[in-house]
Amino acid sequence: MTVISHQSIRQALLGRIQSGEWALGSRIPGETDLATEYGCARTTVNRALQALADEGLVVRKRKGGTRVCQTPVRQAKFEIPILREQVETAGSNYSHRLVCNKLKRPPPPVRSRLHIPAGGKAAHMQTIHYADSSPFAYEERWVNTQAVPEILTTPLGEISVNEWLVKMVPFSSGDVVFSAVSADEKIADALEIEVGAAIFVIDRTTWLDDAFITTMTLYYKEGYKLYSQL
Amino acid sequence: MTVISHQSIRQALLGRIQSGEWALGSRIPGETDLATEYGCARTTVNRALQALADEGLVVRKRKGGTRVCQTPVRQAKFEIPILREQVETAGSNYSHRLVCNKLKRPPPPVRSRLHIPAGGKAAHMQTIHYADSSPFAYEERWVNTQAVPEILTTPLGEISVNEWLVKMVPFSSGDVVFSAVSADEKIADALEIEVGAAIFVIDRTTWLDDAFITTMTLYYKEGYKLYSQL
DNA sequence: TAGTGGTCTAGACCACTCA
DNA sequence: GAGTGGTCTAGACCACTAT
Repeated sequence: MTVISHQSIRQALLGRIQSGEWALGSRIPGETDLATEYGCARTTVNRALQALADEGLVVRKRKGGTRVCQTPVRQAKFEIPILREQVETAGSNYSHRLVCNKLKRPPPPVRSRLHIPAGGKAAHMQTIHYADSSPFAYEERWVNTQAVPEILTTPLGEISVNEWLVKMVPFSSGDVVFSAVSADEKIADALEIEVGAAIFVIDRTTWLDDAFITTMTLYYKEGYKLYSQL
Repeated sequence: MTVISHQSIRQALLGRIQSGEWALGSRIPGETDLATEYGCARTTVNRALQALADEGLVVRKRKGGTRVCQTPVRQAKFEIPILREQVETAGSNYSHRLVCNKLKRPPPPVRSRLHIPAGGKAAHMQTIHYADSSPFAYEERWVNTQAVPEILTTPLGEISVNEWLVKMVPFSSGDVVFSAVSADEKIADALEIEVGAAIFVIDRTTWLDDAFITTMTLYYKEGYKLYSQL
């Protein structure tokens, strides 16, 4: 007896799509028909189809039926790297050094991103992250002290800003921007590399509900690569 | 009367996690209890919890119960950019130019990635993608002609390799690597920029089932940024 | 307006895994 | 061994939308 599960049905449907039995953009049978065909409850077919829809392989519309997606949306996922883990899984010792920690007026682009009123201040930190004793990444961060006043009284020598924020503000959302820049003197200094080296940059802004928490720019040592999967 | 749905329950549970009512790592009530509490079927609670598990906010184990995730996995998703769409949504005209299209022996790293036997050949293409009349990205690609022999008889002047592959090999998987490099002479030439500029690079290998299809390196014009969300 | 997916229920059995 | 999540079923009603 064949096992009938939503996973096996998903697989079967996927096969019929990949084989071309159901062409791109064409309408596939309704849930009821498929349930009869596979000898299972409609709910089970529904789950399988929902999974395919989540993956962007089919589009479903009430009354319109289910169609194979014209241009399969290719989504890649990746985990936001946590520096300490990144370094330690590579077999090195992680450490960090807080270079600067001042309360001052952020430049306009930062101010608007954190929704800080004109003339307001924010905490500015610069941190160098080390793998063993060589610089691995350089972090420049602004924290909205109105949203996270506790940051002012935390001894940031012991725990990195990075980790503190993850611990204290665990469930937040945000956006991420990747880019490449040439190392200017400040970055080159911090990472102990030459000016002009191509640097991989992650720019990240984080907020909790409507409160803007922090914006950070992370400059990785040259040669860094970020892996992901389709 | 309150609407009871798996979405509303998901939201309610999320709130209890975010508010700290359920601490990080702590065990939360079982499905049956929550079903009683919210006055719905266990199935409904199950769906809500599965959603939270998919998002990486809770971890579920049989007999072990459901626990709030210690280190909320921060996953970012992004859509793999399709060059034509990228350019056209920016309001520019897309075009491309196939600079090179030869069958030759790939260098060892490419050979091993595509699983091509020693001494075997593969199709090598170089394409420049334009936004209006200025270069936008430079693409270097190797295609495994054993897996996709049709590529040899396709007029690649009309349709870009990029699009052809998406159309012909729609349902494949792959991996993606992001990095930054300094433009060498070849890249600088193609993108009409200066040698040494910091270039954002996407490296992508694609396969269908067990057949390795293609590996591609895409060099974006300096200043390019890739946006994503948490 | 009729057809299709979206979702809830109540009950059942199974599979895993912790103690 | 027992408790918890994983999943299937059969039936029902609802919501959207293409025609």
